[in-house]
Amino acid sequence: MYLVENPESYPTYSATVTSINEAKVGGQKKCKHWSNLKEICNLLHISVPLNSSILSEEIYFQHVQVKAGNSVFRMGQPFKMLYIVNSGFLKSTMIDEHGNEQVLNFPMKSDLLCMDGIYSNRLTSEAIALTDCDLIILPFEQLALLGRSHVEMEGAIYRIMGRELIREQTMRVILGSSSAEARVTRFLLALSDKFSLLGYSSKIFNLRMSRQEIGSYLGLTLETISRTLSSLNSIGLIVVDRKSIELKDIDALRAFRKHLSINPYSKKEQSGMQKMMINSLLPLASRLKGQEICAAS
Amino acid sequence: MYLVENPESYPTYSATVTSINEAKVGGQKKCKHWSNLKEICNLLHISVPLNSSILSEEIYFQHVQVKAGNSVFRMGQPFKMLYIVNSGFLKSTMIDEHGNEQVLNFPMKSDLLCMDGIYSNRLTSEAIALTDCDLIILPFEQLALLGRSHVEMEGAIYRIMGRELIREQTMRVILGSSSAEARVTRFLLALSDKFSLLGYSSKIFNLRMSRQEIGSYLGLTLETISRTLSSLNSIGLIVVDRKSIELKDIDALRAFRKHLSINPYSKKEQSGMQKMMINSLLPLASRLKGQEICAAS
DNA sequence: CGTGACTTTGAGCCAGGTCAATACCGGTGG
DNA sequence: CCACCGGTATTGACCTGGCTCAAAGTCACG
Repeated sequence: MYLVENPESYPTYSATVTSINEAKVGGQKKCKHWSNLKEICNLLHISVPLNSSILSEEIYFQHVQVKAGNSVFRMGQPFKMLYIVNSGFLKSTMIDEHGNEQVLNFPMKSDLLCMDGIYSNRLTSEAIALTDCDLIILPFEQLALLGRSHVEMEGAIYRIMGRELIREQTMRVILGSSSAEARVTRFLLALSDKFSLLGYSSKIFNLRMSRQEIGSYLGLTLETISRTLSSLNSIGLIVVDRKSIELKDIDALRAFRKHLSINPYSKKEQSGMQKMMINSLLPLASRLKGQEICAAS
Repeated sequence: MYLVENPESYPTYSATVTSINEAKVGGQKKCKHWSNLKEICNLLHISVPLNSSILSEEIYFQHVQVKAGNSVFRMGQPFKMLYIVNSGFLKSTMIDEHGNEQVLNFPMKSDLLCMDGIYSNRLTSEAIALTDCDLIILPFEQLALLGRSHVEMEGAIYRIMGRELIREQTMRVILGSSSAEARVTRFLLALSDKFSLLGYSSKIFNLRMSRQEIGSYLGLTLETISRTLSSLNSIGLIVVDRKSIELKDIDALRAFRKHLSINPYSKKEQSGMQKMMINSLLPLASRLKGQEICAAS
C-alpha cells in the first residue's frame, strides 16, 4: 500500500544502480532494505549460471512492509510491478459482481503477486496480509528489460508465468472433480510440501487463515472445513486444535487425497486395488460416528 | 501428431526466411500452407504498429492439419512449440492419477495450445481435435527470439500468457462458487461471445462437444448438463436440439448466470433488488415442472 | 437394419449446504 | 480480578442440488 499511495514516485524506487548502503539511507519510510538480483533468484528458485554477468550487475530492488490485515493492492488499480513475498502470509482474493469474495491463493515466501495484471495492465485481484509481511518490489518494465539483455532471465520469467498457469490448472481440476475430504487433504499436503520446501516443519504448522477463507479457497463452506478437519482428527490422521495442525500420517493422507466425487471416467478399471482402497478409506464420517459411539458407551 | 512423430526433423520446419511459394512446395505431407507474422498477429488480436520492422521480415510459420478424433499431442511429451488454432475445434484435457479425464478447455480459432509446457518443458495436458483442424506451429524458441529483437512482440507474449492466467483464474472462481445453472449459462454465453468475436453468429451455433465433455469442463455430470439445458429450453431462454443451440434471450441469460450456490459473502447487502432478482430467477426446475404439468393436463 | 455412441428422463439417495445453538478465545474496561 | 463482547470454531438437525443408477429414445454409420 505504501507504494500504491504515491504512484507518482514510481521511478525513484525502481531498480537502482547503487550500493546497498547508499540505498538503505534513502529517506522513504517504506524502504527498510534492498535486495540484489542474486537474492531474488535464490528466493524464486531460479537457477542462473553462477558466472553469469547478470549477477554481477549492481541492481537492487526495494522492500516494503505490510502490517497484518492491510491490503497490499486492490482490484482495478493499474499494474506496474510484481511483488515477491520475502516473509509473511497473505491471501489473494477476487471480488465478484455481487461483492462476494473468493480466495484465489495463500501466497507465502517465494511466491509472486500481481501476475494477473500483466494482461490488461489492471489488477484483477487483491492481496491482503494475514500476518506482517515483507515484500520485494519488482517493477515489471525493469524485469522485462533484464530479460532482454539476459536470456536466462527471460526464460525465468516465462517459466514463472508458466508455473502459475499450471498451478491454476491444477486447482481447477481439484475444484472440478474431487470430494470435500480430498480437497481438504490436498490442501493440507500442499501446505506441508510448501513448508518443507521453505525449510519449516512439514508435519507441524499453523494455519494463518480462517476456516471461512479455506472454504472459499476450496469451494466449500466453513462448516464443511471444520467438520472435515474434525473427522481427519478423530480417525487419527491429523491432530487439529484451532489453527494448529499436526499431520500424523502423511502417507495415509496422500492415499486419501485421491478419491474423487464425480465423473469417474474409467469405472471398469477401478475394480481392483483402486476400489478396495476407496472402500477402506471412504466411509470417513460413518467410521467416525462408530468411534464416537464406542467412546460414549 | 505429425510433428511429434518425428521430432528430429524439428529444425527444418521452424520459421524459415523464404517466400510462401517456395515454402509451399516443400515435400512434407503436413505442410499444406505457411503463414507470415502479420497473419499470426491478426489471428491473436495483437496490435503491432503497422510500420513496425517486424512485419516486413519474411518469416513464415508452418501449418498442420489434424483430423477429427486425433490427438495433436499427448501428456508428458517434450515441449518445443505452441500451436495457434487457425480453424476447427478441439478439447484440451488432463488425465489424473486414476486415468480420469478432465476437460480444461475447448480451444478454437485464435486460441493457443501447449502453454502449460513452458514451465517444465513437458506437456501436462493433451489436445484432441473435435473436428478437422488447421493449426499453425509456433516454435517457442523462435518466438522468444522474435521477442528479444522486437519489444512489441515480447510484450505480446507476456500478455498472451497473462490472458491465459486470467482465464484459468476465472474458471476457478466459477467452479468454486456457482450453481449448475449458472455454470451452464456462463458456458453458453462465453461460447456466444467467442463466436461473435470470431465473426460467427452469437445466437445460433453448434456445440462440437458431448454433454459428457461439457460436464467434465464445468465440474458436473452429463445428466446435470442435459437436464439444465432442457430446463433452459422449457422456460424459453434457449432452444436446444442435440448439439444445436439457439439463445433466445441473451439479457435474461446474463442476469441468470449470476446467482451463486455457496459462500454468499455479503448476505445483508443482498436484500434489495438483488434478492428479488434471485427469487424470480431461481426456481427454474420447479417452474419447469409446473409448466409440464399444465402441458400434460 | 442392427449396433454403438450419445442424449434424455425418471426415481432415489447422499454429500454438503443451511440454519441455529453453543463454545472458545483474546481483548477491553470497570 | 472478573464480566463482557465480538469474532471464530464446533457441532447438531435438517434440507436440497446434483450425483447415481437405470431405462428408453435418437441418431450416425456400416
